[in-house]
Amino acid sequence: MEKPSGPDDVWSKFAMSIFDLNGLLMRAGESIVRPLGQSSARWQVLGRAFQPQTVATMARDMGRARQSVQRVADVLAQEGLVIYRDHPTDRRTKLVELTPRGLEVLTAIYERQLEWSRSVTATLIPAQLSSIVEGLSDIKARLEAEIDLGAKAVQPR
Amino acid sequence: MEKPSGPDDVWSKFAMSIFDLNGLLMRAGESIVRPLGQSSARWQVLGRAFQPQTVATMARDMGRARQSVQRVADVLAQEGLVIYRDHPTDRRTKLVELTPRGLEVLTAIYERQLEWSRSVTATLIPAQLSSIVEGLSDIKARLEAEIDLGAKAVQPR
DNA sequence: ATCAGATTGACAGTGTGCTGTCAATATTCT
DNA sequence: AGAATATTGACAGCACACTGTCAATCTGAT
Repeated sequence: MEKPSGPDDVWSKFAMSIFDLNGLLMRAGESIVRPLGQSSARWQVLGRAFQPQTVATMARDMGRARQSVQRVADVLAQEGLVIYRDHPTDRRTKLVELTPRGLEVLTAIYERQLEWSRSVTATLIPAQLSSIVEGLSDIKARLEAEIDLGAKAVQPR
Repeated sequence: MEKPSGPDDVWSKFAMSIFDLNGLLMRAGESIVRPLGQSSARWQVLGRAFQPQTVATMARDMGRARQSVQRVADVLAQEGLVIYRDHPTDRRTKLVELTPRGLEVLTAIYERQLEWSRSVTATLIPAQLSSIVEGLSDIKARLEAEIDLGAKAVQPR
């Protein structure tokens, strides 16, 4: 009767909750953005291009691989939502900048997102929500500490 | 000064927390499983194959596309961690079943996962954790309701 | 018993993420 | 100033998700 399909302690329940909610939020994001012919990945880049930046900077800020962002940015540039401008001092790289069309799209997304946010928040108690956010950030901190420990144990550079 | 890089209300903070934690948990999962030459996707399938099932059933339970699970299962079968057995009554499909080697791997994963779970839980207050889990499942329910509404509004089949 | 509709695996195509490597260019150290 | 090191974009390859389509098979209604 002991099936290793996963323990059902509180911690595992917590992890499941996070996975589920992540899925739901991702879906919500996609459905906000799909009618505008975009995707979450594109949205991220568009949003950051509001402040012209290099691809590498965006990637660092987003916590993704440089190459992933680069690919998305290239597509956006091809579609004319974004253009590459020469970097003033670094000849290797370029700045990703919104075009007028890109700004239009981003603004439309922003409005849809605001509306969704409002309609969801309407049924939620702000105080409860912030207490959860607080708890989550606490857990996040401990998890990060844990990961650092593990990294040290394996690769003590 | 109004940059549409994303609102900083409580709800957005919440979403960011979820995304971050999801990332951390996924990394943790991968690092549990990587030393055994596996991945989260494989782990999922292996875990379910403990109770022999159809690929389609697994996919439904996991909330993924049938085809995604099929691909992973095919690789696992090729590696000999899993085998396809004829289904007793349905000639279209087969049952995915753990091989002895598959069971070994799954057990090893299970042990590593337990250890990790213990070391993380050690620094957490169980009561606080369960209250968070409760809050999260509440939010999840509301989000799902919201999505159903949206689906109905757009595609009232 | 038949027939319409659902389910299933196979196949093909796409998007988004990762890793690793290379050459060009910046930056930092001595 | 010159050498070692880091950063950057380009390119290639892989993993894991999705979608859509097709033929075989199962299921349920008539």
